[in-house]
Amino acid sequence: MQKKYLTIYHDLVKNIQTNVWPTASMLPSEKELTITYDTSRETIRKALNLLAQNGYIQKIRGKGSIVIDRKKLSFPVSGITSFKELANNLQLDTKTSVVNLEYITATDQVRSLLEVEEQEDAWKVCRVRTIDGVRVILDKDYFVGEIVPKLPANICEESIYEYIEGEIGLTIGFAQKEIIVEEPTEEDKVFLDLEGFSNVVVIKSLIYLEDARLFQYTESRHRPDRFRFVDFARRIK
Amino acid sequence: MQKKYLTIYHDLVKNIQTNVWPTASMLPSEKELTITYDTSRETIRKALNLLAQNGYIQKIRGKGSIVIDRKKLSFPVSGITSFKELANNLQLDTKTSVVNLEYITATDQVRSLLEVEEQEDAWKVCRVRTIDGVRVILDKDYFVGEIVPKLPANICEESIYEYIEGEIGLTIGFAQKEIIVEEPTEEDKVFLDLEGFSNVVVIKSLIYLEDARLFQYTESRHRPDRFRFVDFARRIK
DNA sequence: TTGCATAACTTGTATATACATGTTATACTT
DNA sequence: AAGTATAACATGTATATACAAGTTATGCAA
Repeated sequence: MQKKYLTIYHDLVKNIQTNVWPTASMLPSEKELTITYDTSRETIRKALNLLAQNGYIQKIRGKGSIVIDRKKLSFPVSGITSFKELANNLQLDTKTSVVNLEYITATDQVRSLLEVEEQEDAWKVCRVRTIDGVRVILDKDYFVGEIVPKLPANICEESIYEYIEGEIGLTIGFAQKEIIVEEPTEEDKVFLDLEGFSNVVVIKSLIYLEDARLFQYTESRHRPDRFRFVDFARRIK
Repeated sequence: MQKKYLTIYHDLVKNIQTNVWPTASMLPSEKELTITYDTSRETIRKALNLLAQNGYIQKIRGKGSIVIDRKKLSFPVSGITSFKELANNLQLDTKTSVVNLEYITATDQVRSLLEVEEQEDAWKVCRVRTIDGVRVILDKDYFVGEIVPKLPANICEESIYEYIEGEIGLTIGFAQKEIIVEEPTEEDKVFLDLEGFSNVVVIKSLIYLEDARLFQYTESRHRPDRFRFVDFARRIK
């Protein structure tokens, strides 16, 4: 059975995105929505809570749900989105070149990052992202060898995520990210068009599967003028 | 009546933080928790879903809830946290100096940021944050005058948030944030100890009340070496 | 011993009901 | 006309039940 509350959620998102309910307008009440979608109130509430979590609406007790303006700071880059999805959304002229792809026996440094045992193997992929002909992002990915046994070279030029979720059948669960600013390494200077920039923005991500197993560590190194991160945050209860 | 699911949520968080259930261990099953807390399963599930949202646990169907290691990238700075709360958590030697505090008739620029009508008034606060004797953060806050009628100078040296949520009785609902890197302005150069850094990290935040009214715009300008942002993200369904 | 079906767990989805609590418009009272 | 009580409606919390679906241990059969 298709999950009703997810179907409703996506339908509501579509309605907001196509301005059926414009910014600052009110959604139909929960009771009305139960009639529209022929379902129970709790199911509607699950869908609405997803909308609230993802910054589409604000629920106000006694009044209803009001549509939030997401374009104010433009689209959220937050969440777990791959470079390819992002580029497609923005319709940028982008290219990905694989600088390096190797199956390594994890060094101490990699072992501590991926938390694998001694003598464990891992994939190391190094890629350069080019936007409008300028090399602006250097991605260094490490995958746990036990979880990702094969990583064909041609896949790396495309979307590794599509391969991992589609071909291998793994499902990503969550990610922990850290954003800091560093001085460029020699590697950064070689592979990026830094043009005098004396800093790079580094996003370090630990990516976990649905069963909470760590399977990837990534360092995404950006030229500072092409970096941008948008976030939506709710007050912690 | 105290909200049961929130009480349970905070109790579970405390148990995780005090290592009653260490990283990678399993929480008691939902059924066991209903007995422990003498409540229904749905109430337990509400609390557990909050834990999952905030990166404390990963729920795995058929198995149970596993505790996530949050210290891997250390605590999340994400969410809506004030400088004061942050400094207290980290036990840093910090100081806040008010550079400027004025009640202004909104200029075009401020009006578009705060989305207020023509001739509306707003508070403009400019503060420098000093950590270990070094001026590393420049905060520029704008508050909608209609919502925050008074803003005593002594409050600005302390926590404006405590004042707004405590004294005025407003409740913050959510925030939209954007992180980018800019070249330092003349103002940055005057008020920050940039020591040759040629970039500043800028966090622009639009902060909304519980009823979705925009009431604050903030630019937090950081010296890049003292900037750090940690995020927890779940896969979008 | 090995393999497999099954039972006994786990969490996920959908529904229903009751009442609490906040908001707003209505109608009544002063 | 102004203020106030009230009714109608909104969302929030708590509980119960039923079944779906994934995981694991048990025990039987080959």
